[in-house]
Amino acid sequence: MNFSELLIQWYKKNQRKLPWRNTRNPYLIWISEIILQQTRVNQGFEYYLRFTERFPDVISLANAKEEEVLRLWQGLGYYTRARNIYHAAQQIIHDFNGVFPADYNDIIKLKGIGSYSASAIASIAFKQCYPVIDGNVLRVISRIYGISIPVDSAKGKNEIKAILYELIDKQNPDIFNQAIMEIGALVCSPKSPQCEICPLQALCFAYAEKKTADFPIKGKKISQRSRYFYYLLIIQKQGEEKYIYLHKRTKNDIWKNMYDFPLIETESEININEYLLSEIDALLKSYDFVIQSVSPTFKHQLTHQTIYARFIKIEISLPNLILKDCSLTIPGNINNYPIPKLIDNYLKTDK
DNA sequence: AAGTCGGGGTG
DNA sequence: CACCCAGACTT
Repeated sequence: MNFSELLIQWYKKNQRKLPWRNTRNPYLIWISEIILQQTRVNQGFEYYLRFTERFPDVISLANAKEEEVLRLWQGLGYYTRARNIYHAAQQIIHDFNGVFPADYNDIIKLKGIGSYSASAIASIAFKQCYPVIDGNVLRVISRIYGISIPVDSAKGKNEIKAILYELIDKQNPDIFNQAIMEIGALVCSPKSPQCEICPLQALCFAYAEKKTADFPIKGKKISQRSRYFYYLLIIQKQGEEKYIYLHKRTKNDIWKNMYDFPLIETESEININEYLLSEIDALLKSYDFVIQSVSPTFKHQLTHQTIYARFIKIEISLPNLILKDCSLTIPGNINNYPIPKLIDNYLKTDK
């Protein structure tokens, strides 16, 4: 048997049962592919079920509000995906008469769909012959063929794409694509791959040379930075009712279009009693305020930045403060808004 | 080509 | 802790 036959035979016996594998509906396959971008199957599983239950088709998604889509996405990360998926639903309505496009060259026009997702949808939903290249595939092919160019370079990807066009089962590109990703996830793992049970062992350069740990070769290095967030929980009492200022993040930064609190950010840790007091004083325009409490530091780790956040409760007496992109709400209402994990974590400790 | 965008699992 | 996950978009 050749590469493709060995792979597909293994897949038919060992594949996981996953909800998006029971359908050829391009809409459902699309949603699964976006959710799974840079996201493990286990993490995305429940999100897929919830999302497709609330939005079973393009129309229901297109008729929603972006904020509801973001709320369904809350906790999953990379929220650009949720905004793009919403935008793409409008594209399907307006540019494709509400029908999900059936060709790679149209599919890739949709916002948030790049070469990987277009190949996945075109092959799985429409049996078009486009090989997928994701992190799993890069690892599997680079090990088997001993690819010496960094796989995160254009050259490395093109070399792997050329190999895949030779390997892919042209009658069953859908099965081939899912199989090569599945074996990357279940057998050819980043650390200590299970070469003993791998059906492609006899074909594998890295296994023969005992160099599985040396592949894939990567060039890019991850940069890291620290950010210091001082959140102001500005509480305003009106009779018996308490209100709090909620802030919508509108800039091109993390958590765009999600909600947090008025924020003072610095590049290094600061003394709350000095610098911060003057900042708060300026922000509140010298009106009377009382600092009630200051939380301990919440460390929030992202892929490329570390956030150190503290939450400062402030009570003010004056009504109707004007703060940019802010609105007043009752604290119990915050959970109706899409909020980042950091805010969610804090609110859990505050109750 | 490099930088940016989250959160969580894994060793 | 470092690495990486069914990547895409912007600069």
